[in-house]
Amino acid sequence: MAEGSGPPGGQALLFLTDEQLRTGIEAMFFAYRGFTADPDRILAEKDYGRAHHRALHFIHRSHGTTVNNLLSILGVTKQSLNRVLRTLIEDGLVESRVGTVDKRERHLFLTETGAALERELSDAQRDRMRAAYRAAGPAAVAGFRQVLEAMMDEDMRRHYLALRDRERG
Amino acid sequence: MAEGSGPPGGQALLFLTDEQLRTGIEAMFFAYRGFTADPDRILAEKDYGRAHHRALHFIHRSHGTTVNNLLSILGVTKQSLNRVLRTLIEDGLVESRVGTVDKRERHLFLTETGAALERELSDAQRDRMRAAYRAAGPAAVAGFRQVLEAMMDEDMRRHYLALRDRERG
DNA sequence: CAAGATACGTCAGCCTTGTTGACATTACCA
DNA sequence: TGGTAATGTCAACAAGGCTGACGTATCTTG
Repeated sequence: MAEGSGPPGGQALLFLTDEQLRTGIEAMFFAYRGFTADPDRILAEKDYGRAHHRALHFIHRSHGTTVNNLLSILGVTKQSLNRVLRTLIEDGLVESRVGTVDKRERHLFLTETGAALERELSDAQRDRMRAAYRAAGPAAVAGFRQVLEAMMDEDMRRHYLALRDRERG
Repeated sequence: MAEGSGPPGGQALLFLTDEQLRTGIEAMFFAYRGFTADPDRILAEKDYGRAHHRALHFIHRSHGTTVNNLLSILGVTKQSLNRVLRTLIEDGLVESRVGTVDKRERHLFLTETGAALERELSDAQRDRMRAAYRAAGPAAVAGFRQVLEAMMDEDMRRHYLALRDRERG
């Protein structure tokens, strides 16, 4: 599949060789470590983990989301999420309000302290992201997002697009 | 930092707004799930985990690498790597040969069975990667890699570039 | 050559975060 | 009113990180 009697397209499809794909895989691996490194350092100091960060992020992003919706965004079991959510609520970072239209539902909100931690974490993560974006330039950023979007599972893409389309920019 | 009395550059730096950066963060999160989903399914059947996949991948990529080098690529402790490596060796997927020039070192190689599993895993992962690359096109792929490279920690980038520059394509 | 450093393996224990299975409560809905 | 849905919780388990400590070869250097 790689060299030699190449596929129709030849030079034009060079970015699809196994070598190129493998390098892309490694880029994802190494970049993801960088992506999580800064928030991880902050979280470690405060005895929280990456799971707490994810919950804070998406609750911030969707004020008043329900537990079920959060579960489906995060793609974990409710037992797993609950463990994290419980500590966040106990520690006063997240507030859970009974639904008004459907009282079985709980709507999740960040408290002031929760919002402060979320901001600290996402500031750190955005700083790196901003540096990377700036270094690569707008055209590269557009490509970056196109490839990532194409890489998602269908379900995740639905969630992603719903969030993405809130962008005002 | 976002709208209003914008920074110098205005429209030209729109891709650096907090909203855009946040969406990039979410893209990384959702895409990484897709990125690992296919190999994870295969691994689950065979009672291996993502950690085994990573070891197989990098041993394949650098035949005869030493344990120390692998440690520094993976960025985990030797105890953590050893647990994984031990099972791979016991199961006959990896071979560990005493170094010839420095007998303290162990050089790691995939056996035929190890190479077969590595191929199965990376085929699955590459299939998704290929589909994403094809959907996005060569320009997007170039941008994708630029941003990821800029996102890495310095140490990881060194490892990445060393591997990347083996590309023959 | 002796002493220290290096490469590796391993034991033990701990943590986070994922899983399954089971069960209870409350609330909606047909 | 009975079934289903949304949530919370208990228990047990596994993967894969971590630290700390120790042992054994094997280099390397004074």
